[in-house]
Amino acid sequence: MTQFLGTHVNKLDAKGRISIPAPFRASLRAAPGEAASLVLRPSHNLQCIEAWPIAAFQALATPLERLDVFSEEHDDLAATLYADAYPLEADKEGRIVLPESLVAHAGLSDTAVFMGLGRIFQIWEPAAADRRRAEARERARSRGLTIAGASA
Amino acid sequence: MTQFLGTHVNKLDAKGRISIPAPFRASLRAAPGEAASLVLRPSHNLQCIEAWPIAAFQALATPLERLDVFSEEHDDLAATLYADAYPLEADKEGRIVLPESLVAHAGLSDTAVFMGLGRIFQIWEPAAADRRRAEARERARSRGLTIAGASA
DNA sequence: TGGGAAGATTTGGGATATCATGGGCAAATA
DNA sequence: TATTTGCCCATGATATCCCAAATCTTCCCA
Repeated sequence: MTQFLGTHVNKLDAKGRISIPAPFRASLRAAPGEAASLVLRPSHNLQCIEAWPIAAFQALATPLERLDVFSEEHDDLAATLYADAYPLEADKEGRIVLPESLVAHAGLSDTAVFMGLGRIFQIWEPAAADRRRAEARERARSRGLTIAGASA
Repeated sequence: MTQFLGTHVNKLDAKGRISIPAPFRASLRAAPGEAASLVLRPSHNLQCIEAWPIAAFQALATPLERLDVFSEEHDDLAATLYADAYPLEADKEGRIVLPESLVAHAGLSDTAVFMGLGRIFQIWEPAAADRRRAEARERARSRGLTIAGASA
């Protein structure tokens, strides 16, 4: 599986479009028959936009199918998962337009940072991205970062 | 399967018509031979209108077929499902006219929010929609339905 | 090792199609 | 005849498509 790695900075143009960093594009080609290639949603606990390749998003949603359609649980989860999600495709140049509500959630103005997180990536306001990375690094360290197989 | 994703805001005009958001229209093309493409019903426990594509609604009704037609259970279920349901079609522009009773149930005035929930969507009064989303998120979280990959 | 050159990539902007919305007209209703 | 309902067209706003300029990378060769 292709992965999203690294950090890239791009600009929003006057029309609200932004290029997806070229290294990320490979992973988001729409499956034949599918309309969208990417699903964007506001992160639950962070001030950023989460970008899911369509396949990963569908996998994310599978737990739903096991629930009774009329249950409160199903309704809550569906609302949480779907109501804020926006499927979209890139234009021929590999650009997307970010829905207004997501731009607001992430506090974006004219520059955005794409942060690779393996199977998904995030879109951040630049300063927030810096803070976030410093914080993540710090927390990982204090927790005694140990990744199986990775030796210092 | 096409899914209803995202949230869209549209207006009711003087005649009580409202456009179905374009992204939702694809999923409600009537099957050839079918009259209606969409079934509306008041939500059981929420102050909103539920919109079912005809196919999904039929699937919803399948449990009925396993019940004895003369049983109380059948009657109750059938009444719940069908009595308040309105089948309707969109006009050439993709608009529908909301039945009065549903407008009342959802407390709509001149603006309505379409909330995608995967296989169905809901129609809300804007402020109520906001409250609902916050509540759903909160309840999903407290129930411990953490979404894989979506946190930290 | 440095300078170009060729190819990608990002960014800009104009033309075009789509969409939301408003209003008119005619058939249906009462 | 007054009122409503459904059907159709008109319009402005918006988003999408397409072409092209400006940057940035990479690679090659002197």
